[in-house]
Amino acid sequence: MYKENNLSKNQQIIFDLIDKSSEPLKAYTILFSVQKKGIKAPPQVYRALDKLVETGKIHKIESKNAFVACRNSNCEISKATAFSICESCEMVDEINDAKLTKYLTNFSDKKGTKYKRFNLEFFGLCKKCK
Amino acid sequence: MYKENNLSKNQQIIFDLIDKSSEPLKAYTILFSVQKKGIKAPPQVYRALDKLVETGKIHKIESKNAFVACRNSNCEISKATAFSICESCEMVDEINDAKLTKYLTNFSDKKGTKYKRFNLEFFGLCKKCK
DNA sequence: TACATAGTGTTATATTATAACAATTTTGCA
DNA sequence: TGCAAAATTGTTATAATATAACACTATGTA
Repeated sequence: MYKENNLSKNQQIIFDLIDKSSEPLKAYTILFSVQKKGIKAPPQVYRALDKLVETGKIHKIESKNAFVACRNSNCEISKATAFSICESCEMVDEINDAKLTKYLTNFSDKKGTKYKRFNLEFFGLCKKCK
Repeated sequence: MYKENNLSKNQQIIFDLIDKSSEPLKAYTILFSVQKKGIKAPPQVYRALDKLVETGKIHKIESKNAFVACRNSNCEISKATAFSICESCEMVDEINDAKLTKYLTNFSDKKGTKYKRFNLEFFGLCKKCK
């Protein structure tokens, strides 16, 4: 059953929910939503979320402790993520900007260190809220 | 008492602790450390942390739920923050790079939207751990 | 002085996340 | 095929992070 799409049952249920959502979902919101499907306890949710993050199917918005589906085939298993977050309506969009990704992927600090992964969160007002 | 340095008693105690620390401190670590100074309950800690973040004296490392003192006079009340985080020893450094700040401050997305604030976290291995 | 604003102390509770253990399912490969 | 390793699941309990709500005190400013 797993092989067809490489997601397990719980992972698929939780991914579908996040993927259909227009806004970031929190772990306990997910838990309440999937209880009717037999996922009853936090560890079941967190384990699926961990795996989905690990495989790049979803991202965690750290400043909100919430999860969004990946909309960006270029972010290569979550190594290079950027989001815009509306401070008014809380909407989150994944930013897919090749230049930005390149700039940050190649960034090296004053000691010459490069980093293999980054997460960038922009805050402001979305079009609607402006 | 407040006027001299514009931090209140609890704010000063908690700022001093974070400022002296070589690593990010978590709220409950702070709480345990300052109980001998009379700060006994979580809201006292969180209120001081909120204020210190708001005024740019400290920053929250979102991926770690921990706090560091600001080492960068240029980050203008936390509007533009960047950190490097070692995945091995957990060390965090604030990045102060004028070019990077300029690049991200001026960044506009595909819809032409600019953002008034950002937070960037780089992950990798620090010099010691490499 | 007197008023508004900011800060404090306190109890209780909400929210987010993991530990630990037993069982089952899937997968790779001998 | 069939067996062991790896991944996933189910479950209970609890740890860790954060806020609500309320009464009170200190500070700054007109």
